[in-house]
Amino acid sequence: MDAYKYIKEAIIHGKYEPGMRLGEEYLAKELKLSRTPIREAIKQLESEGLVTPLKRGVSVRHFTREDIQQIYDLRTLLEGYAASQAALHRTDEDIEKMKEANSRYEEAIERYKEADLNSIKEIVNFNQQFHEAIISACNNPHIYFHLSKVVVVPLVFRSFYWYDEFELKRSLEVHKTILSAIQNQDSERARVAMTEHIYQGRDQVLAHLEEIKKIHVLKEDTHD
Amino acid sequence: MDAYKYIKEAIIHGKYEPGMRLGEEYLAKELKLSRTPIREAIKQLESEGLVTPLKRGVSVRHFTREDIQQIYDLRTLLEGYAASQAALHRTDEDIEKMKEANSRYEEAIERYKEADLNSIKEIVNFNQQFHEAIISACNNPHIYFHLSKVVVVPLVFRSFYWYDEFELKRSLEVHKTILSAIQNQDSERARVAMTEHIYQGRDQVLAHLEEIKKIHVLKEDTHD
DNA sequence: CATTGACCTTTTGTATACAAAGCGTTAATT
DNA sequence: AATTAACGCTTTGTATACAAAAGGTCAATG
Repeated sequence: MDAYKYIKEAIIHGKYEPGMRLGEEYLAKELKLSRTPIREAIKQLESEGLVTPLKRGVSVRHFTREDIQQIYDLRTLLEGYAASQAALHRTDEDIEKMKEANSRYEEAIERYKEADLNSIKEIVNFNQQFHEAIISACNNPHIYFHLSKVVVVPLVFRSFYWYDEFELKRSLEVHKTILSAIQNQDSERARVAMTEHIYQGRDQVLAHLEEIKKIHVLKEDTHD
Repeated sequence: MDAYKYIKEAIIHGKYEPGMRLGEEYLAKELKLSRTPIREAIKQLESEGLVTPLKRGVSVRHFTREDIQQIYDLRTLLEGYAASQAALHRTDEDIEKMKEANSRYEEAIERYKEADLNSIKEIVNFNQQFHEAIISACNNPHIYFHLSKVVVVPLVFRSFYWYDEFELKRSLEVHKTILSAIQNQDSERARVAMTEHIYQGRDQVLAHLEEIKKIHVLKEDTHD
């Protein structure tokens, strides 16, 4: 399997946790490859900022609260712009793709309400699909290029798993707002709605981080 | 020497021209290294978009007029934001660095007027230094991370070499406007002035591209 | 007891060797 | 003469071997 993809997925899915050292030998054994392709994969991940160089080798990057704030600021900027451009350039097929992603998203939320915990993965997927449809509609590969590196970070926290039904439904409503703004070629509205949408996402992730911190503090307390 | 840096510089300085195939063996001989470190460098350049994959190997990426438009749009977005944040967060040292870069910039322009063609390199440098001072003042490493990859592209065209005295002086004036907006913590003004500054840069590059195109057409005409 | 230095081990960096996949050229057949 | 099949050459992909640097351990010394 492709070493780059494998390691990236492993980081996103939390198999390799933040701070964990990624030894070449170890990864080579894990992927049944020699160190050469492993090293190339690591170099790529390093230039994307997913792993951070140590004195020797690299470790999975740890993102602080401040990182999250700044990365989401970046994302509002880029994705807000993408939405505004999508409103100007969208084709009928683009709209179709967005509607499709949104319906699937809605269906997955319904299944989630029926206690189908597996549907969370689909929710994440269809959410991504909706956002990608917008980015692709704005017809600017460079925006896509940078956004794809920005978007990965919050995934590391898997905060979607903490969403409750209300939050998911609100998110769906905002999607619909964004979609209709894009359909009506109302670029400023699309930009603002998208920006707000992403800020809401940021709030969720930050709240999630607070929760985790509290749990850690509790654990620390029981240590002595 | 570090293979990544070397190849990147060579691309920026035009030693390796757009479209040129970068064979591993060739680069290895050029840098007196084995193929292994060369391959790693290429992987990095690829993930930054400076080289583009072929069926076999890579070639120096060719940027179209559309690419330039989109990349500059991205840059206005990011660097405009950086300027606005710099206005909010700047320290006195930040302001000092900007003033310093600007004075040097002005001096270099003076030397350029006196027909010192070598000063162009310094002009490019001090211009970059000013922009970097702003990005660093906004205290957001992620912005810096992405901007550093965006900024490289226009350098490939070396359009600074085509600037005349008037354009350089106008650029200097805008720098001063941006600087004073940041000093006065007028974030919106800083953003707008920076955005306009970069749009002007874009116009120069695009005009430069037109010139090149004309010359090419003339050359083609003389071929038969 | 702490600190430093020498040695040993582990891990990364580079080179080389070998495997596999593209590409071009040539020759054969229709 | 054109098309295709096969061969060989070039170039990339992977593995392994070797060099160098970083880290850790243990003993000696203040």
